[in-house]
Amino acid sequence: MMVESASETIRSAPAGQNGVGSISGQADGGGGAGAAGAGGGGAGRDPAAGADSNGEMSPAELLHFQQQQALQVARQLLLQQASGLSSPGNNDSKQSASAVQVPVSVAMMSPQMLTPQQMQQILSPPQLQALLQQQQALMLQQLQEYYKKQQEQLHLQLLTQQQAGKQQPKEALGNKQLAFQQQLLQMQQLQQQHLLNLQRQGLVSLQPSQASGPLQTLPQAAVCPTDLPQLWKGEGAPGQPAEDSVKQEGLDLTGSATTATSFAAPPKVSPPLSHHTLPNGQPTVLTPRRDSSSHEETPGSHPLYGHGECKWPGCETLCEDLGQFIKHLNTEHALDDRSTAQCRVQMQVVQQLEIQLAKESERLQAMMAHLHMRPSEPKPFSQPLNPVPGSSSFSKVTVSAADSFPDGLVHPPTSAAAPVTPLRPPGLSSASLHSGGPARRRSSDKFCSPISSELAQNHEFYKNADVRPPFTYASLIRQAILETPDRQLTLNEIYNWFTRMFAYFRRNTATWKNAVRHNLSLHKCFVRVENVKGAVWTVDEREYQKRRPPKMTGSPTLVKNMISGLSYGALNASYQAALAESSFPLLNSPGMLNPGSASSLLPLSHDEVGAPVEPLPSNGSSSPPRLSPSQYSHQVQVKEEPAEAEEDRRPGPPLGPPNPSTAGPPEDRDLEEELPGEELS
DNA sequence: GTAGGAGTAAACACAG
DNA sequence: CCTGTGTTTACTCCTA
Repeated sequence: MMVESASETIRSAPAGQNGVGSISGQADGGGGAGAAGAGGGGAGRDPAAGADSNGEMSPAELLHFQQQQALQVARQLLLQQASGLSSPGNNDSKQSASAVQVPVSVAMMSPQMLTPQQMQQILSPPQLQALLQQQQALMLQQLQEYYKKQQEQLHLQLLTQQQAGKQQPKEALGNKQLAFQQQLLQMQQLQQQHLLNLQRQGLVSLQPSQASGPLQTLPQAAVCPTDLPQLWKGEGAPGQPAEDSVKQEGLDLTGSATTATSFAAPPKVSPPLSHHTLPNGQPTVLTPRRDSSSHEETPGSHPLYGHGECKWPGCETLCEDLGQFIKHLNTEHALDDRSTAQCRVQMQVVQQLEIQLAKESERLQAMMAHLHMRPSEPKPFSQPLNPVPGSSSFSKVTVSAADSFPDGLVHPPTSAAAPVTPLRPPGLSSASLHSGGPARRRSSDKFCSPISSELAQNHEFYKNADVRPPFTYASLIRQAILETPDRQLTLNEIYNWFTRMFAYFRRNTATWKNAVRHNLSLHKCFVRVENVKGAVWTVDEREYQKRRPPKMTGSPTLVKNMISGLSYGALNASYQAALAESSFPLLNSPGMLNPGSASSLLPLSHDEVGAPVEPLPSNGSSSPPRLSPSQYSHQVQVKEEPAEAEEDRRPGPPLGPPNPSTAGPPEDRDLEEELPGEELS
């Protein structure tokens, strides 16, 4: 809930308003969040206060309080599992949730308050990855600190209780001890599971050598998803009857602790866990003398602290010094609903990005293979990545905490061994990645048809990933309309198409719907036609094609950079040119299927044949002397002919009666099946 | 530096 | 009155 409200505030700051907008948005978000944090945070993370006020609270209250905390954490875990661990494939069920959350985190995860798209587009994959890792690591750190806090609290309470118990009937003491022990165990379990979840999602790579500080106290790499059941089974899951837990845990705290320990690490290996035992027999396995700061190898700095302000996503609180910042961190960013949600959201973001990266990597591989190229730098691209978000594959793409954490600096993968896999998103072909601004510089426009191929290719991706499609509203609207048999849609149908096709458009409805309407009204290419069923919108291809000659978007410089990043030398001039011009999508997309391409040039007979036919001429004209449009189109089309021919025809009958026979783009099938109106908003 | 495309926000009108 | 639909204007950002 809290998350949503927070997201709402941030959402109100449109992605487009990079400067003022996002800032104010952030401020709002921060403010709101801050307020929420202050209010809810008090309840959420005030365990410390709870501990402090030990003397004032009755044991029962304390217990209740602790239980609530445990429940809260458990709830978060469940939520996380439900939303974070589900594969993209079944995202639909949680789209509303993720759609709402992701953007928030994305927005927050950028230190510079960049919008998600900006982040994606501005940062190079390695940077992006590194940044993500850093963010994740930080979040993790927070969580871990919180866990430790709670554990210590529990210990404290136990101690307190024991002391108090000296003057109490033994029976009562025993019960209370039991309760606390249960709590303790629960906390341990929750902590472990939580981290397990994180690990499963590739957020944490619990490599012994990398696990620093808090991580060491957590289940070592030995923990695998399959351990989960055991954990719950063998250690009295929260859901189990208390008796069971009690039975299992008994009064033997050490035993319990051992259980936890053994769970945490392979019996034999028994890493250097600080498995202390308090005088009272309390295990402290999970409370390794507050070395939470062990991350901070550089005293005076903190990954979340920079330029005098808190870098926590969405928070820009000014802190004079590190001490103040730490204080702020502990008070404002403890593990509460919000922080947890942010973390969870972050995971999803990471997941999506990883999927994207993986896919794009494959694409690149294929491209290079096709061109008989060989990555000059075998590192990132040569790493076969399983795009399938399957938990297993994902956990492989884990974040090397050590890589991005220790010094709080981002360490772009520099060696082939780098666990990071800076790859590119699939749907976000470079165009979207590099094209500046959040929503600006859509590639589609230049390649109106590629949009369909892009969509066809990454249909699933866009459908599930909360990533803004790299297409302009106009091109999207056009696409939506053209995809229908009769080439006409009501406004609401257009809306539905948007929400159906893009997870991104399942949120912020007011904004993008307004934009859609705005575009419909603004562009002459969209014609409103009174129809039986009311007003419908159609596309005037001529007008559409007439629009300003597509400029060379896709951020040439970035494209260039990317190219240079590869085995540039291997690229021949024309290929480079093509790359630079097309900004990728064309190359690997099933087709440059553009109205301007060969086939379309003939029958289409656009009056603009020589004019800025979106895809083609644009390419040729906007770029240096290289392939003539025809050459280019031909070259690229050669193998894509079929797909292209299919789509090329679309623009053909401009405004004319729909031609269902030809209007059968790949996506159509898929789309038609879908029930319109699953709109979430 | 400027022009134009694009995205966003907002105000307004109108119809159901 | 509310909501959805359309239109329009203003502003900002970005690229050529």
